[in-house]
Amino acid sequence: MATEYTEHTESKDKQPRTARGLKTKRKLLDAAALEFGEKGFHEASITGITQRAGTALGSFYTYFDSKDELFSALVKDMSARVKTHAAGAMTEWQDALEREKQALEAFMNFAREHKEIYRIIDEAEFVDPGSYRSHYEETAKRIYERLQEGSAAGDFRGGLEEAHAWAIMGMNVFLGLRYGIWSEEKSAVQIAEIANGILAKGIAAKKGAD
Amino acid sequence: MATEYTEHTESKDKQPRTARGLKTKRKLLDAAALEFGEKGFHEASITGITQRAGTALGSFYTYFDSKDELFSALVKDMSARVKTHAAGAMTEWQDALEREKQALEAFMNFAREHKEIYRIIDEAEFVDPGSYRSHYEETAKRIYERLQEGSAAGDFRGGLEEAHAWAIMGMNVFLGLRYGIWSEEKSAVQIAEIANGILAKGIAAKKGAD
DNA sequence: TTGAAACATGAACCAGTATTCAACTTAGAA
DNA sequence: TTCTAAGTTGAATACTGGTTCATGTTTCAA
Repeated sequence: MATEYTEHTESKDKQPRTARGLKTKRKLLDAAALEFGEKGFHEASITGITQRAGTALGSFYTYFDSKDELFSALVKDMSARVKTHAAGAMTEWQDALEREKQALEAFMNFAREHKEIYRIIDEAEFVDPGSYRSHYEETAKRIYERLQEGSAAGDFRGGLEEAHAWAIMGMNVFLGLRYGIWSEEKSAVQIAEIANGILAKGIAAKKGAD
Repeated sequence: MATEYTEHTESKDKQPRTARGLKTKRKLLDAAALEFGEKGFHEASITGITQRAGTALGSFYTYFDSKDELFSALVKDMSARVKTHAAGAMTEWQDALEREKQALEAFMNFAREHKEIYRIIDEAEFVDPGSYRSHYEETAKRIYERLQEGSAAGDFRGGLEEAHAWAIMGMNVFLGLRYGIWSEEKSAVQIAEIANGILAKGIAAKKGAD
């Protein structure tokens, strides 16, 4: 339940110094993720967050400077969590194409289990554009690296650029939204296979030549 | 400059009844598109809109019931404009694959010329979720129809589902964001070709067999 | 020309809510 | 046990910005 949140760049003097403080801060963070995920940034209120967390209104400001700062912290944290989860989901691989399938499947499942995360990251486009951009730029970079590895391994054709990574990321994100968040009418595997089918003959090196 | 806005479902008694009124309303709509596009829904203010439009604050409420209603109207309008533009961009075609390339190229160019449109539609996810969803569902449906036509024409393979349309749409949207809105380091054609390369061997029917 | 409907104006109002703060409680080291 | 720093509390504050409205101006049909 209580999730792990890594510290980022909050003002130094707000760190809890006690087990009790740490616990309270964590409660606030978890409550905030729920509140923001459910209502969006502007509909969400500090009152709502502290109520969910079961703390007093004032306690919020013991650990955070402002609503915005909290949101930023949350975005960076969720971005990191997505990254970590994705990384863990595909340690072993022999075929680069297969690896992409696994990546999407893992992403779909993660999205379904943490719908609030995607809402928060998406809203960052307006509340904290810098973090939003970083999130997708870094994600694209990771995909791009996989593409290069795949090329080197002979699984993907050459000439793949950053734009290919963005295209794949876009595919994944929209499939995640449509079939992960909005409805679950298809299984994660089904969706991953469809997307993989698109990649299969477009990105995979031609069977015989080259 | 002054753009065309179609009426939708505003409260009936707010329609301008005069040339003067119509002009004022149009000024407000154009100003609002700018203001929302630049600052986002919540940072945008009615004052800001009326100032840009060069009208008095009160005039806003002569034509709109609220900030939300205006935003909704705007989203529906921009959604319609994207649709119209896209439709007009690919009347003639012989190869379905080629048609997709043209569609993306047109989309990229349109995005570059109307950056505010995409910001507004994106923010609708939080301000007016219904419109947001409709926008993408309808867009996906249109793509899906093109896929079916393409299959029928023998340009695309069979077995293409709605999910394929969503994947393509995701690709296009993210490429539009990255290479249309955020930077223009690559030409629309280049991007369209990259995306089309992905589709080419994944969606196109195999050259010899089948 | 004229009068009523349409339109324009912006100061005033008001609600919601982020943030502050001074008084109070708890933790845990010495 | 004691004392101080850390943490808690929620009423009061402050402020933003959407919305109203009473008054003044323009339009245009008759």
